[in-house]
Amino acid sequence: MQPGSDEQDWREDCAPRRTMEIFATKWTSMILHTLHAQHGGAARNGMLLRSLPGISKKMLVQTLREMEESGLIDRHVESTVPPAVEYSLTPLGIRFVALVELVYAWGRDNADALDQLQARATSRRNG
Amino acid sequence: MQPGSDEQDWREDCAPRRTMEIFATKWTSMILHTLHAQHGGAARNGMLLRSLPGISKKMLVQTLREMEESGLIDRHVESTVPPAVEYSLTPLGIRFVALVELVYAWGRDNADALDQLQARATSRRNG
DNA sequence: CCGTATCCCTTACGATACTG
DNA sequence: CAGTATCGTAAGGGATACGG
Repeated sequence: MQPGSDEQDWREDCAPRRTMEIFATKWTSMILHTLHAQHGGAARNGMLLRSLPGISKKMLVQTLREMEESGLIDRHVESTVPPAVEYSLTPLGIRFVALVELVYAWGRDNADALDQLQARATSRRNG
Repeated sequence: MQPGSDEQDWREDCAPRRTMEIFATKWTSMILHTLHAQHGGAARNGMLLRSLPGISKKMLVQTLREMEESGLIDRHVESTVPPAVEYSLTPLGIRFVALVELVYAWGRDNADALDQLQARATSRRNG
């Protein structure tokens, strides 16, 4: 057997793999980051919609529901007219968002390298 | 304007968003982790196939090509019979895999919380 | 051993229109 | 303001069989 990684590292349904899958849903990390950047870690539906260029209402709501199901966020409804709904980070969400911030920072710090590679790839494709 | 996050945080095609997309491709992180765990950070095609439960040949090759394109790995062909191909981490890949290891460790450390949530979600669905 | 080519299915995602 | 319902497309991913 080799040193380090063996077949057990990525058993299907293991915790690390499920963690990776959280990143796999397009908008989850961006929503978490946005919540985290707000005072108190909470935000309204409309605010999120405005903060995430390109997201559709459908995907926002759908992703929020999945995140609630995953235990990353809480949903609080104020029964006023018109209704006010607030989403906030759970303790698990707060722990997870630390990871998101690391990825965000990594991207910022490595922007130059990423841009160069993209430029090379583009020019390669266009001859 | 609010403190912290504003609309500019997730401009489409910004570096952090492209970084997130690397995680979004199902097998990329697992491949990187496996390479990283090998001595010298390099591995053969067949070895990867055996180390990643559930991956298909098609997805392995396809993902490896995309990773090469993204500058995360290098591909080295030894022209023997039968041919031997080795994949290894680039400098960028090495920097990125640090992030992968953090996510992996986070999943391991939070396995209990994730399991509990999954159990609750399952029982909720089954009544 | 390594890689390619099909076929096919499921899911993710987005646009739009409508309700309390 | 928040959420639902529908429809349509594109991408992701798996099974299998074949070729250097």
